[in-house]
Amino acid sequence: MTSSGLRERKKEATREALRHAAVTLYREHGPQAVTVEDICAKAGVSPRTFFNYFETKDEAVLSIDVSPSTVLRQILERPASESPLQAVRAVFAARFAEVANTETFRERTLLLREHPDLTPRLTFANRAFQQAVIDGIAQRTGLGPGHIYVATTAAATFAGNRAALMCWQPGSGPDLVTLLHQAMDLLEAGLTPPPPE
Amino acid sequence: MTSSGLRERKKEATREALRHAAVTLYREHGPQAVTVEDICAKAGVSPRTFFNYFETKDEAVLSIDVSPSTVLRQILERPASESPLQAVRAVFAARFAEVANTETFRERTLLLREHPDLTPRLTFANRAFQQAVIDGIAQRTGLGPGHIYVATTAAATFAGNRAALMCWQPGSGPDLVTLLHQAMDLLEAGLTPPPPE
DNA sequence: GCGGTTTTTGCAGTCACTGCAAATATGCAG
DNA sequence: CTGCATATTTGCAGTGACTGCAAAAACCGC
Repeated sequence: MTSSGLRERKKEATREALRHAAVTLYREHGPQAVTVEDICAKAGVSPRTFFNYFETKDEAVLSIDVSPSTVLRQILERPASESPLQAVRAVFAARFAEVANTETFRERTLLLREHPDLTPRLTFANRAFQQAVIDGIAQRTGLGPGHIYVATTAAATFAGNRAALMCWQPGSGPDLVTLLHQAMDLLEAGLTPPPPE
Repeated sequence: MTSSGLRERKKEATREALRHAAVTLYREHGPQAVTVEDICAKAGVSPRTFFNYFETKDEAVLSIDVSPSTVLRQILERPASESPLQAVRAVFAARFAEVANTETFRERTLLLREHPDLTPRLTFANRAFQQAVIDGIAQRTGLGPGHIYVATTAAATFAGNRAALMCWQPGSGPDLVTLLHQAMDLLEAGLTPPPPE
């Protein structure tokens, strides 16, 4: 099924090696100072091969390994009683719970904090994923993907997602899923300001 | 001041010529197909000169000319009775009202719709602006810029902003300021789904 | 017109990224 | 085990964004 043997496994191994090498080097020297050649040297493949796996240098570091169609399906599978925001929240929370403790994900989050310039490139690397969320909300509501409600809600869920990521400090403070729920609670409450102390 | 005459005027002229050439060519052939050399040929300057004016090819098309400190001040000047979301909404609305009818802004919006890939680069080009909003919200609430409320609210206002832009169709349908208010109303209402027809 | 300053330009170089075709590795049928 | 079909890796050559540097040209005040 997933792996008809050696070929698939090897491919996944190289992909992971490239990811790991890229994240490590990015954190060590900063995104500017790392070349594709460096990454490949560390991962033990030819530079040309890098671009068989990723479209962009950044993608190795920033892309999430989730197929858009899976995300779409997960959103549609949530109970119809949930609002779009609640449905997406549940999907995001499940995803965060899965990856929050993985080494790569924690490293990536630290990298984003150290180099905020990467944030826009993160949203670019995950544009297919974001489109899936838009489609999911559109289908749940029966509205077109160009409707203001769909656009606003989708963008707001990304906002909550990013906010949780930016506030997260792996190792100390609230865990990532908690932060995501806090952010989503704020969105559901219309972003009412918190009481002053 | 803006004085010393010719030199300053000429500089502003080339900057504008480059901007105009870039936007025109982007719309005509698509971002991919336009080279810096093309833009410079049309603007009548050497390719090297382009990078004296802009750091990136895209910047000529996407950058907005608004100082972060102005935005911060405008946010802080809103009445204290307003929630952060309301204050930022007012500032954005004023800005949109100013530029919605300018040729360049309309062209740029159409470009963004035709080539959504540009969106992340837009947020990159305006990252200083976004930081100003974060600081403004932090100062209005007295919370640190790393607080989850600040992060979520700031990101949500960008979400509303982007949603309005993406839904806007210059020339037909609701105008940009109206769309912005619709998006912000949705955020204030906690993104409650609209009644099914 | 004449120095001092700013702006433009050419040049050489680095690096991300692409298409193409040869080399290599894998899967499988016989 | 062997040879064939297919998938993957690699080298190579090329495009184009972007940078630093130093010479040339334009501008400014005198």
